[in-house]
Amino acid sequence: MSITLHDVAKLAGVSIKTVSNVINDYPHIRPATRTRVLEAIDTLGYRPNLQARGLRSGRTGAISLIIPDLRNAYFAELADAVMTSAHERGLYVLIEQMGSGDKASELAVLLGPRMQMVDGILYSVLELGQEDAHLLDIPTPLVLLGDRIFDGPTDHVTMQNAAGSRIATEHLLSLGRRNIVALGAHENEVIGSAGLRLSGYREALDAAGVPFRPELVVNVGTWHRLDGAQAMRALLASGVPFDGVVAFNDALALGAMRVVQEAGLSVPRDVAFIGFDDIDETRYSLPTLTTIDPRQAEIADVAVGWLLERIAAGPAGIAPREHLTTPRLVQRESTLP
Amino acid sequence: MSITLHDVAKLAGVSIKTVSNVINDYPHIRPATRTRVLEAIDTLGYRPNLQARGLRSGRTGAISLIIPDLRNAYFAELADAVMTSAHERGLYVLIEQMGSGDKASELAVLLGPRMQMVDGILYSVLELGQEDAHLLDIPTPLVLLGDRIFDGPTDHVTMQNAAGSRIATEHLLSLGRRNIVALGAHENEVIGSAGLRLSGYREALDAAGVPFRPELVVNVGTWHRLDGAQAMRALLASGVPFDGVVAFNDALALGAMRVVQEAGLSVPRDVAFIGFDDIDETRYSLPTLTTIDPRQAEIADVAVGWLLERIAAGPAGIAPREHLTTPRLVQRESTLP
DNA sequence: CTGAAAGCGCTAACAC
DNA sequence: GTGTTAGCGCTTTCAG
Repeated sequence: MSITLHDVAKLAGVSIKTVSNVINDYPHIRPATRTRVLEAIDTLGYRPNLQARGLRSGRTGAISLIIPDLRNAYFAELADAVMTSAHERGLYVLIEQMGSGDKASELAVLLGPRMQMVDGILYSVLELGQEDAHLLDIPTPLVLLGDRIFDGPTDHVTMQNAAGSRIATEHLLSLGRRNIVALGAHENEVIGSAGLRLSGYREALDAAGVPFRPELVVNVGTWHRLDGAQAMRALLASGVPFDGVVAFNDALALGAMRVVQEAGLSVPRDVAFIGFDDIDETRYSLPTLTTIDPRQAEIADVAVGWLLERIAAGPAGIAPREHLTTPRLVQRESTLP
Repeated sequence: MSITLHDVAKLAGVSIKTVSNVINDYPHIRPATRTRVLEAIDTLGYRPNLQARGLRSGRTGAISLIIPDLRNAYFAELADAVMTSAHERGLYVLIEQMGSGDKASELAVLLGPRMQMVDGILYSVLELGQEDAHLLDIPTPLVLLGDRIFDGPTDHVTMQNAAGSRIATEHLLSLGRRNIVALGAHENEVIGSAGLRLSGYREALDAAGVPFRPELVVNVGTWHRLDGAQAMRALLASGVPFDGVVAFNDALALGAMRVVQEAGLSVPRDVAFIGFDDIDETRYSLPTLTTIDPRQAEIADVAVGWLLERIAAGPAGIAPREHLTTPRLVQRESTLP
């Protein structure tokens, strides 16, 4: 059996309460006592039992991060950013993947028994939409990430999507490109990354007086490299001419960029490319990929901070807040003049 | 406050023990009672408190996966594979990143209080070496991944590294390449992925009667895209001629391949490339990257299975075992004849 | 400033 | 088949 408070107390010649006080940095302890306890802890190699602590105090010191899929570099990097930010604040992070399932299984993850083991949840919404916002009115402190739910019952942290997409499109326009593909649209979507990014694309075209042409909008359900590659093959086969691509994430851009070059076209000469997310891979692709930096570290930092505030606030709660980061253009080779 | 066993018991008109029995699938329960209890659970929305269960039973239903870094695609994919395998067996996975720290902090993670919250640990060794094997003789069930420690005090699951590297090198030799770079070596390393892969490279050269030339061995400390790119720039600047590259992981290969092409060389015509790991990105790079598939799913599956056996065995323990997967060549464009 | 007692929600023994 | 009891290791309340 492992060492308990009692063992430490016995060795230090105090009660378990005093040991507990020392561990929890209770201020009013005589220095001599504290030293004695600390020494006892050290010699015994005592480690608090987190389960017992959690059971008694109701707090676990852990938060949960619910994301679609770790194989997606954006989310792996987000997980790392959240962990870094949480560790700085003394919190542990449990990562939960929901896969690309349906709404029901996504909710099951959110409400599952594991969520009892955490003080709060960071939830990157995938399947749920605005109409499901009321389902998120749960007792556990919750902060939303992603772009599916706005004006929900709790805090929300994401990037200014439309602005990002507008910057991206304007960048291609500034290079003189006029036949710009929007890659990654979701039909009829208004809210959600795809919908918001498409609207930013349109804004930029409108502002530049370039007519919007539906045949340049390419719908793609999921946003993996494979999807980008397949969509680009179809587009090339269709014969629609284009000289620029705004892809709604980097993976799509990378998949599509490969296919374009495979077809003998030159990037950026024949087709300029820009993505979203600024994943590490974009610094090493051939050519390197211009992209929109969503400020992931800032997102992670604000989200963790707000979640902590919600945890501290308790049942009293906090009125929903929204933080939108300002995206930044990262120019690389795929849009060289 | 949340719903407890007592609430369920009261509603179902039974004792809490009976409810507990139903939840834990205790066999001898009258079907009528079981139904009644199940209904009560359902109407109340009861969820067992995992902390209390863990405290009482000593088991948590979770295992921990300790990896260097989620930003590394190999480990992100490994984490996913382990989670999948663990979930199938009803286990939850806590991911712990150790970063690229020193031995001390790596050990701190391994022995830290969080490790109390899990029934067992899957540990992908990074800094520790053979000489530290005795430190791993800890009470918590442990299974080792990676190539730093062999013949340790517990189970070990990895790939046949030397064989994989030999296959890779033989593949380049079979294309007629004779000036093959080994990219990613660690000076003086014998055990460890780098050491083992270098020895497989030498074996292949020896078997083919091709002389080993030290100037073709490129040392690289860490194995990210950036490292591969930098090393390749230096190699090109050095003027040493080469027509093939065996990179010790895919990230190195991708970084280096980009630089080679940037320099105006053609892949695979001028330089053929092969990597290790078979990460998803290798299917979409330009050109797609030939690589060695380490059988990650098998590694994850065996590791989780063995860990479960160790957990089940309890203090009695199990004699250390070793499972080495058989790597597989995945040929893609970077080594087309 | 420190101690004693209670109990968080659950499961493991052992009654019945 | 089902109920009773005890206690996992800790924090909380309340005395002193």
